[in-house]
Amino acid sequence: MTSKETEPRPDEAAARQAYHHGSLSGALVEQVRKLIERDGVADFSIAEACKAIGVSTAAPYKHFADKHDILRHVAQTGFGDLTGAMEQARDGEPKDAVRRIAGMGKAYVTFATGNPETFKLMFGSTPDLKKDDSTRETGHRCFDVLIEEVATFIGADSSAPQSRFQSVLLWTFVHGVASLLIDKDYDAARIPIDPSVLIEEATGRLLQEQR
Amino acid sequence: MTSKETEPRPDEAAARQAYHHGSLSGALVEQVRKLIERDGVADFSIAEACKAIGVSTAAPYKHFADKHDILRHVAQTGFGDLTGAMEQARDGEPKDAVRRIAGMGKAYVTFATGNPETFKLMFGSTPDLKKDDSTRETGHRCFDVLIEEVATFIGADSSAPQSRFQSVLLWTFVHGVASLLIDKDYDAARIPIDPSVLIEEATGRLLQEQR
DNA sequence: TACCGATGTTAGATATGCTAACATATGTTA
DNA sequence: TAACATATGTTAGCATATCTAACATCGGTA
Repeated sequence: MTSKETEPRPDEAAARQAYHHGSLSGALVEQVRKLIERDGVADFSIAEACKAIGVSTAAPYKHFADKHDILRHVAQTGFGDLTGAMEQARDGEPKDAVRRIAGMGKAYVTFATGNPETFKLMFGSTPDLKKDDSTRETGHRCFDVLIEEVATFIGADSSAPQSRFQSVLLWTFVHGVASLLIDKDYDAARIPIDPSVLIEEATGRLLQEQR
Repeated sequence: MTSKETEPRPDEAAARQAYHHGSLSGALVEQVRKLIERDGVADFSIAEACKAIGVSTAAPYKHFADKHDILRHVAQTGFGDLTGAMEQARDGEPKDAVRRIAGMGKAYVTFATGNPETFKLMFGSTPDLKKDDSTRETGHRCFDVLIEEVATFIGADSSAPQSRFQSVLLWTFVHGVASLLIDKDYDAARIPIDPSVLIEEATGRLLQEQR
């Protein structure tokens, strides 16, 4: 019990790691997210995540109900990261609403290409993460960041249907860019794709009302 | 050559089923597609597909290399169906190019909502179906159907970058609609979503050149 | 007819999700 | 300090999955 072969850290931490991990649930979610990015949601295994962390394959079930429950927590951390990235992008742009909106779109796509499998997990429907209230609310908050900016642009209230419809148009396009990019489907177009150009062009056209 | 090995008559099929299934590879792809729609790509098992068809769990490996190989064939049949649906929708509209384009977009979304898991498999990146040349080409052909119509609308050649860029804008939006619909993500908007309205509105705005 | 390749079968190796029973560490309370 | 309760680990094991190996059978062809 005096030996600590893992790391010459504070004695208490090392002593805890002799038997208790200390913060397994957080470490597991983090490790699973890494494995998902490497193997995809369909092919990763929590057994391998356990091996990497150094606990038995039964340990996770003291913290999570099942595999889907772990994925649910991975998705939730993802939504937190995405919302943060969008807010940061918005605040980094000048006070021009159109540029702010386009900037948030780019941040959305950057997150998607940087965390493709997590992104697909977050917005996918299997396993059904939407049943979890807190996960769903975290997702809604993400959309609200866009609505606010759109509302100030068209001079309407955030809760006005007009604001929401306009936001849906923009979100839909940006989500399409993200999806087709991370799945490498733009190959079919056989022209080089610059996401920024795409977003700026579409933002300009979609914010125009036709009649 | 006079015989019909593709589809044996009922009595012949029954006789063959004593030992040989007759057309296991086709039946397996069909059954797997059903199970994928029920359970999702991540959770289905080919073992269950075997049970439903009535063969041992080892039988598929006389026809396919592995699980991913089966999924590759499922995706290919999906691309065939999608291309057919788009062509049919195009031919069902009057000769107005804008309406034809919007019609193809609606067919795209209808296919997605009708075969959500197959759709996700087709456009997803895990397992990597794009490495298979014939599957990739089948996907490209699907995009070409759109390009042709867009090219006639803007009066350019199908191979012109302008035609392709314009098509990418439209495809991106429609793909976004399909993805967000089948994953039930429009809940975040908290307004009722009519895909047709979305597509018609966006098609109109995106086909407009701004400057 | 006799062979041979295509297409099945059974048995089994390995991996995974998850449960049950048990062990250890930590914190509270007498 | 001693003892208990709870949280969090462990090992053992069950059920099921993918895929391989060795063997069996069918159907076509020399």
